[in-house]
Amino acid sequence: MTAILSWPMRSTPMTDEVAARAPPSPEQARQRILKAIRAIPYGEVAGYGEVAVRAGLPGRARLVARILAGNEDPELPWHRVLRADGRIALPEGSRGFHEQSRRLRAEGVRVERGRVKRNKPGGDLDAALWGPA
DNA sequence: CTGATGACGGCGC
DNA sequence: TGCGCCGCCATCA
Repeated sequence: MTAILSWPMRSTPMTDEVAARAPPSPEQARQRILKAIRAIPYGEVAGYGEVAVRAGLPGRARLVARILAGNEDPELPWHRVLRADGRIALPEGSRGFHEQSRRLRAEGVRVERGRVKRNKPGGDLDAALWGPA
């Protein structure tokens, strides 16, 4: 029998390699970001870009913001996420702005005029930006 | 497809 | 520090 030799798609052994470097699906990216945020220790903070990197999504700071904007989970420590300069990203005076300030202060973080201050001036940035890499 | 928008970031002054 | 400008990414009108 003349079998059809031209196999449709040979399952190349590099199939999983491809999948490995393929960009994460939106849902995957979302989960990774949430995980990264949940990994921020109590009383410490991290920048949006910082979180993105830790989630394996360098350059996606705005995606992190997007996720947070639609977050519903009250357990998520979203308040520990700040802009790179240490300032609260939410518009000053807004509900979220005050909420975030309140939550941070409740964890012993010093917040002044929407900006997080290091607990130990002079010393290495305590919580300015949470631990490297 | 083009332009606007936004819980961003880096740089320069 | 404060500001403005521009780059980036994902959505949406």
